[in-house]
Amino acid sequence: MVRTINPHAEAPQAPPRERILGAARDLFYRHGIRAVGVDAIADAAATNKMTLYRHFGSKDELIAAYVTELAKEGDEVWEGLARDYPGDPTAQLDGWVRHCEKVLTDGGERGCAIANAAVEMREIDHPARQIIDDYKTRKRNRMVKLFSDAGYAEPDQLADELFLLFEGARISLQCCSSGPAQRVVRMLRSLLAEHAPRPQ
Amino acid sequence: MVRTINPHAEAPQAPPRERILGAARDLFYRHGIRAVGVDAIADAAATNKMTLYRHFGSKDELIAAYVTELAKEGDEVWEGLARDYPGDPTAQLDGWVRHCEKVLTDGGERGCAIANAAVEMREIDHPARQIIDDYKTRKRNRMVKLFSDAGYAEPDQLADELFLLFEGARISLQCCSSGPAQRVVRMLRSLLAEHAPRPQ
DNA sequence: ACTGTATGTTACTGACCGGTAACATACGCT
DNA sequence: AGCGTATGTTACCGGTCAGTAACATACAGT
Repeated sequence: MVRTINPHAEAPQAPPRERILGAARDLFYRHGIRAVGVDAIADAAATNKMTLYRHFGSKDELIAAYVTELAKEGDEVWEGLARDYPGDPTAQLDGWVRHCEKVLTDGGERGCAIANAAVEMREIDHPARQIIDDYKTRKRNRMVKLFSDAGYAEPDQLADELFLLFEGARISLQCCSSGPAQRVVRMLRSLLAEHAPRPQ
Repeated sequence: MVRTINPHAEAPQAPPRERILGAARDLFYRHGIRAVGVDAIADAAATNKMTLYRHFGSKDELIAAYVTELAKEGDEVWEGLARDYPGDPTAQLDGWVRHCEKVLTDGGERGCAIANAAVEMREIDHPARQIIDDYKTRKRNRMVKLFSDAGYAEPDQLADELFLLFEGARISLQCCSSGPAQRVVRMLRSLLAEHAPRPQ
């Protein structure tokens, strides 16, 4: 059936909640969470402040939803790897390195949105903090399990090293103008080879 | 001569400008730059908003002074190394690794203040941005020169790697609750050994 | 004592921002 | 047609915040 909603309007297409979250995501990432007001988000979403507050009870709730979405996408990367290479942790590991490579090269030039959010939302009782912390530990556990499944010794130490290296690189890239992204990928691969489970 | 200023007051001792910068430094680092108002800074400095605005024309100027101070202290680390071990780049390099170790272990648990400032002050025309960018490139140049002087091959690549590793670790530490600080130092040393100028 | 300078105090402005109320409109469904 | 629901519109409240004005105080040097 033909779409009968707003046949003359050019904007909406997607329901307002998605548009608001999309606008928030864009503005939060580009200008920072604290630097963006709810009016600006409503405007960018081609809607208004009232509908924004009907979907999200407060700006803090919107921030939490924003961070939740980011974390969900991060989780989906890992679930996608497990889906694409079931029972093959080595292939999953390789896929993860390739994913890191992609993020580091053509990822946004403003660093990791989740890490940025963690820097901006310092209040320990802010709803976003718990989401961020949970995501980080989930990610670490996934890495440890992956290394463990792939037969690496001391998987938790390796996870810490690679976590710091990749996560840190994303942050530093926004200050350090040169392009050491490829270098980080080489370091990741080198670290993995160094601790390879079955020395050739 | 005896101090005749405010014999009954317990607070001042230091001139107000220093107190203001000190308070700003503490509050900016703990709660974030955008989250702290000028009144709070004046209060914490045991002074008032007027004298704050007499010393710093605006909050942005105060932020710039704050970042300038951070950058100056960062520079002093390198100048101290050059002063303590003149003409001995290898000793300087060792001193720098020890400095990294100290920062990573008992440094603040909120990451690098300069990197946090870079995340919060996204506007390209903000006075703090230029200061931050200049500092980062200065630091990178110092690292490249140090590796070059110490005889390492490909000093710029090595500088990128260590820069990302150390800088990234500081950031990630505030999310990743476990203590992989020691691990990062081991990685630094391992990377340096790997590219050692004179293989044993 | 006189004067200039740095600081403290109070009160204020104007803008912005998060959040809400009240009403109007458009649409889907039966 | 009639109704409920989701959305749009306007106007507003209250608080916070950056920044300023005007005046009062304290001190240093002479």
